[in-house]
Amino acid sequence: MAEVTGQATGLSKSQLSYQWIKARISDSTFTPGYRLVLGAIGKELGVSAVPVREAIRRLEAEGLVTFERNVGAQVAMIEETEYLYTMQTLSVVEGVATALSAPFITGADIARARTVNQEMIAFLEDLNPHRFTELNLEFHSILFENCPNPHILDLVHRGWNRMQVLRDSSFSFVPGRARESVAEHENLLQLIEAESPALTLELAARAHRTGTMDALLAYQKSHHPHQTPESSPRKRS
Amino acid sequence: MAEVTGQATGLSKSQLSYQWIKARISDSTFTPGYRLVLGAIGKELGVSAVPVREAIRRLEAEGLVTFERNVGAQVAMIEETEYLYTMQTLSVVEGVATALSAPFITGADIARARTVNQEMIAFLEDLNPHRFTELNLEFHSILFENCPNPHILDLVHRGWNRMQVLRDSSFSFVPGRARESVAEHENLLQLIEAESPALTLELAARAHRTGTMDALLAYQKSHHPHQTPESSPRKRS
DNA sequence: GTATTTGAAATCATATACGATCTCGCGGAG
DNA sequence: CTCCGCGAGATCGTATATGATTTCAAATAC
Repeated sequence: MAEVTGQATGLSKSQLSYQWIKARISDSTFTPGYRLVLGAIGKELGVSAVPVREAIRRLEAEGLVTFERNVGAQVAMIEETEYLYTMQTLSVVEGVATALSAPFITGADIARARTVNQEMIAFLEDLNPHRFTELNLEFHSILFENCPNPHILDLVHRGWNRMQVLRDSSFSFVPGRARESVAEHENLLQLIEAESPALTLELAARAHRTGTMDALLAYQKSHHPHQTPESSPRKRS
Repeated sequence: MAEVTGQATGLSKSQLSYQWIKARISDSTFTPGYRLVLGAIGKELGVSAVPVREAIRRLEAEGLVTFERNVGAQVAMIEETEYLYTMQTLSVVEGVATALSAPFITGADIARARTVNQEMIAFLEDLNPHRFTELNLEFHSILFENCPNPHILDLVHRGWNRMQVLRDSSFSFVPGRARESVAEHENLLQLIEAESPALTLELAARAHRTGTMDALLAYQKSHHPHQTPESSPRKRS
């Protein structure tokens, strides 16, 4: 019997909802403050509200969405302190991830990473922030993909997801930081090649993130003193 | 109108289920491998399966429960590698948490912590593992409660929760480790009092956890070479 | 004109119902 | 005796329905 019962994808509807919403947040269709209405999303996806609710709860656990009882969910609005917390945590886990991965990184990996970094350098004069950020992610992914501790890798990914919510604040917008960043990348590669002590590498990687954070904070402070995004109101008939 | 509609507690049913299950895991009513059946738990709590499901999903996200589609949930069985991952992550976040908290720790905090540690020392001769573990938690809680970064504090708590699932492997069972541990505690307190550099403190705190991990692993390896807990079967009529 | 009340719409929260899927024991074939 | 297929029961997954709660704006009082 080749009768497909409607579960051909093998993907549960809650999983589907989860990925759909996450994608919308990633590509900025749903910007911070956007109200996520269970029924509306369910209708759009052709599922009921229950699986959508579950998906939103998962996104809440990951810090991408805030959820208030009897009120609803909205894409997380990360204000400055929250941003600082995330970046600080990220600096720590990225540092450890880099140090733990190092012994497993091959010469080929280094070469790949260096190629990516070269491409970033090529962008320095004529900056394409979106592509630059993408390359930056790719660079660090190469460094991390060998991390032997999946929990730490997971924490890194969670941090990145949260960062993605505010991708417009991407560091590549901060003048001068991009140039510093690629230099630090090369430094990291050399430390790995030299088989530097784990702690040296960890602190270098941590400082790399911390430097980005400080630069971004200083920049934001001087340009957008007090930006409070409006929360979208409830729809009325 | 003093008509209470049945929501007097202000606790949603999914939240209630979450806390109830978590408590059962903590006090070892539900041991690793225990099957969590949505309907059965719901009936016991007087709620339907939907909120129970949501609660279980949250516990899954925290790593306390595993959930398989169309099969069900059971309390996570943490085998050695998984245990190592958790401990390693915990050592990192506890290290950072300690270092970040230090500047905010008062003399009174130190005194409290030292009292707790004294009580632990008193237990050294006549070891009560359960109480010892409790005191250990209290000691570190005092050190962490001033942590300015709630994300990192949250990671510490998650790690502790996971450790609690396998509390029988508590470090206080490892001969000699308890004595080492309280000595390290005193050392940490002195580092804080001396206002040591953040990195010094961080690494000391990290080593404290790492030492526990290593001792426990060595001990387990020599005593329980291959312990595979049985998964409880589905109930039949 | 401003503050307060009030009611209807929107939305969340969960119980119930039902279909889908997995598990496990039983019985027959080899 | 062992292996395989099958079917009943258990359980999950989600649609639907309904109650509870919040929000918003218009109407009212001052």
